Amino acid sequence: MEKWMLIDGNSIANRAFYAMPPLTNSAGLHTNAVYGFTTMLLRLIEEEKPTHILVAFDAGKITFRHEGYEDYKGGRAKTPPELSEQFPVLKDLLQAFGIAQFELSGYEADDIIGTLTRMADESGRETLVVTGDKDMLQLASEHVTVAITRKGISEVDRFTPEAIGEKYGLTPAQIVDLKGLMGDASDNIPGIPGVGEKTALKMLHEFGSVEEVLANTDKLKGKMKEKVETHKEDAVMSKKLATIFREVPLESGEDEMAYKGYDKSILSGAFRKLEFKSLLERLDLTGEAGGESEDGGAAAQSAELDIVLLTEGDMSQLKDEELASIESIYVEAAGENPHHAEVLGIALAAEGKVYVVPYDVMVSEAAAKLKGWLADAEVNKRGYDLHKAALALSWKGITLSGATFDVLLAAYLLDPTDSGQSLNALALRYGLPAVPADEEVYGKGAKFKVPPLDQLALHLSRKADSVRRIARHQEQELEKNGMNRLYYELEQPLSDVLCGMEKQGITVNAGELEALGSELSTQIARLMEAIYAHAGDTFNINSPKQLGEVLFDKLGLPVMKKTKTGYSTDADVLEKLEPYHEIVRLILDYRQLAKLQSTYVEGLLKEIRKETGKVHTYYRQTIAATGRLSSQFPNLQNIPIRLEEGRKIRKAFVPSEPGWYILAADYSQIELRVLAHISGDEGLKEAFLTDMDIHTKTAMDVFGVPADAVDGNMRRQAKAVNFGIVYGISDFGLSQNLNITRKEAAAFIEQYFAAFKGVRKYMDDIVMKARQDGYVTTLLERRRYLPEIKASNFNLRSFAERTAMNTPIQGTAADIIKLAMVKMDQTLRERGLKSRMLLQVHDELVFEVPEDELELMKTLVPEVMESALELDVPLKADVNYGVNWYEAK
DNA sequence: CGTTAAACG
DNA sequence: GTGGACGTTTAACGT
Repeated sequence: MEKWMLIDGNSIANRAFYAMPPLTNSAGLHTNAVYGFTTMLLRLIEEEKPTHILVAFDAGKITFRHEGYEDYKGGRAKTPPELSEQFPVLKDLLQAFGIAQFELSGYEADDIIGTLTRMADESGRETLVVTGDKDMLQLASEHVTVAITRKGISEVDRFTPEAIGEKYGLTPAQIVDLKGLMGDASDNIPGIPGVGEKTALKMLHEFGSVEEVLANTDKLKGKMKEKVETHKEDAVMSKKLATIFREVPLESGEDEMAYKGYDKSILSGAFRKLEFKSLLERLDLTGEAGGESEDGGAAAQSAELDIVLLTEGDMSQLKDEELASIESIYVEAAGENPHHAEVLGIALAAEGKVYVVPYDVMVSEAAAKLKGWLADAEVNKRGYDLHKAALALSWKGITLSGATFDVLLAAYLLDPTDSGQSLNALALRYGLPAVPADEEVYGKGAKFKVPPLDQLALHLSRKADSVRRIARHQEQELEKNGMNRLYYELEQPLSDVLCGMEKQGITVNAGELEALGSELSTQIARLMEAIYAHAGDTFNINSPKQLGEVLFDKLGLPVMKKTKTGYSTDADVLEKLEPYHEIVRLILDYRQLAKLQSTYVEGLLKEIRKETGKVHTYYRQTIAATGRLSSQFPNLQNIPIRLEEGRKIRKAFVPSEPGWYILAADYSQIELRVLAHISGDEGLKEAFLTDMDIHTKTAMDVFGVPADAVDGNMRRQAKAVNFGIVYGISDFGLSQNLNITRKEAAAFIEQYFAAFKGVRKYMDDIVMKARQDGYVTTLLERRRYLPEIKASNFNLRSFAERTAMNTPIQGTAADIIKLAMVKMDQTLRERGLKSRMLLQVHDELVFEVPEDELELMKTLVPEVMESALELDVPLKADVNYGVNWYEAK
């Protein structure tokens, strides 16, 4: 049997655009709408198995509706260029799929679809209409089902006439009456002002149609009667505008719309161009050749590379002149964790010539000269991810110094949120030859295999050459963006400092952790037993799904919040449920202890190096959008501290030498001090200049009371307001945090802004600046782009606005502690101190210190931290020490 | 491999 | 009236 699927192309592309995060391929082409459209299309084809498919588009020009009403669609915001550039791409892709598309000048997509559904009704063929536009519900009939996208585009609601009756109490034909009364802001259909969905439905249930409502205005009362009578004509016209024209002269025949499936090779070519990797895999197209040879360019280019693969025997070929001509290097360190990475080899690129040294040769006697060159800090080196390279090499006994330019680090500064930071993505961005993906050369996961030497050499050569060419572009871009100091004086030197800290590692006392672990095991077992007793059965407490069934289905506790897959059982919800049932407290305790056991006892034990008893984290300098560091393998930036049970984990972090101490120094209120500086707010500045307790000060101003009238609860609320301010405040967020109503939260915020007028001005100004420039910056000119600040989607736009407020604050704080780290490293060196900097936790630095340096370090560390950058308010760092990290409080 | 929850600043 | 706090990583579950 035939089954037709008619898709409203413009509507779905629009929905997809606003539902998907911004996505670009490495050529900078936006692809999110196309991607969203495609995933939806694939799902629908699979689910519906249509015999015919048509995608209808609006034909850009004026539609005949303008003849009646000048403003039709006039109120709609212009299509953003990021979306319009995707329409041609989408149309090409549909062609690759073998799917028919129509557009007809003078008509919109819904007119075309309306006409085809009329024909479907006449011939009785089953049809599914897919759109994001509720207007189209008017087309539903015995044979025609209308699918409306929900929650972005991830799901659709299917509407038959029965479903429409259930939901609205209307027939499909009455949908136009509904629009006639309530209007539609997005289509600039006026309707009757003040009449929304609720009122319109009420009137239609009573009278049946716009005409009948207008004929019976005497039965309405008060304001509503007045409004309806004065806007009679609007209602009639609105209804006309909302009515889909179903007599479009269509010439194309049914054959064109028949869907016969796609050609694998054509589609894989199209997906490759768009870099839809996940879709290639999903459709199992990875093995397909692709419509056009996109490898051709790279192959042609690499043919021009003169590759010299060096063996032990001919390492002597590497003369001083050759080394002096090297412009870039590429070190292949395989594996995610550089502390355990395999080094496959190194490529050294000069203009037009690349030397490749496989790992075996690198570690041989014959490579002494090369190793000397790599270790020479006076020799400037450009590379890709030299931080990882240097760390991986250091474990192999090879020193890499003299890094002066790293294209990964530069790419991060140029756009910290860009996801495409592979060498290939960077190469394509600057119009350079493509670099094949590592996955293609080595395979992935268990299938990882080092290819024959000549293939390896080619791959490393391409990379090294690519680095050389990318660097030239980036050097100019950094200069243009005013980021030279940020790059050359902060981030690049910091990279070395981080390597040192990572290689040094921190000692973790395994015995201490194991003792803690067995205590936890006992308590967890006890809790499990008690939980099962209350539940009347055993189940997996770690499964939110099973837990939800027990709490809400079996025990009948009230549902407070839902996730997209079921009941929410997070701590927030459980805390509200605590009064209802004893089991809830037990689950909260279980969760807490289970986290400690799995992540911090077992997880940390696995990371301890047997030989040294140390853990070596890997700080990543190119991940966080704000400029912060992140920490991995293990993450040492989230070791428990807030609750005593967890805080005990810190007892296991000890100095690596007997008699030494752990010393920790943290910035006090660095983010609010930064805010005081960049907003210039006089009250906030004054508070820090006189070293007041900032939360008490905030409470005084927000509640309008003197210092001695501020109680604990007021200070707690003020503290939450301060957090909110830093995060880019919203009344909803604050209300959630404080468990108060939105109104109350809004009142707090208003009070805050009335007291700190400079802060309000900063918040307004920075959002405006972001809209103008498209990005925000920190004090050191770190940049973050916020394209969504102009989105018409409320969610996306609001998020961007909060980010605009938060990033300069969080980012400047990150700048400051990074400055302190570089200075601290330098100071320790210059003074010949034995103390070592081990960890950074966003606003805290952790050291291990010999007894005889303790007194000095107690003053030196805060001094360096406080003088890292001069602001209009003082920076303050508190210092503590002890025999382990727990005691350094 | 995506979702949920929990740990940190 | 919408639907949300900012930035991360790890572990476990279940499709």
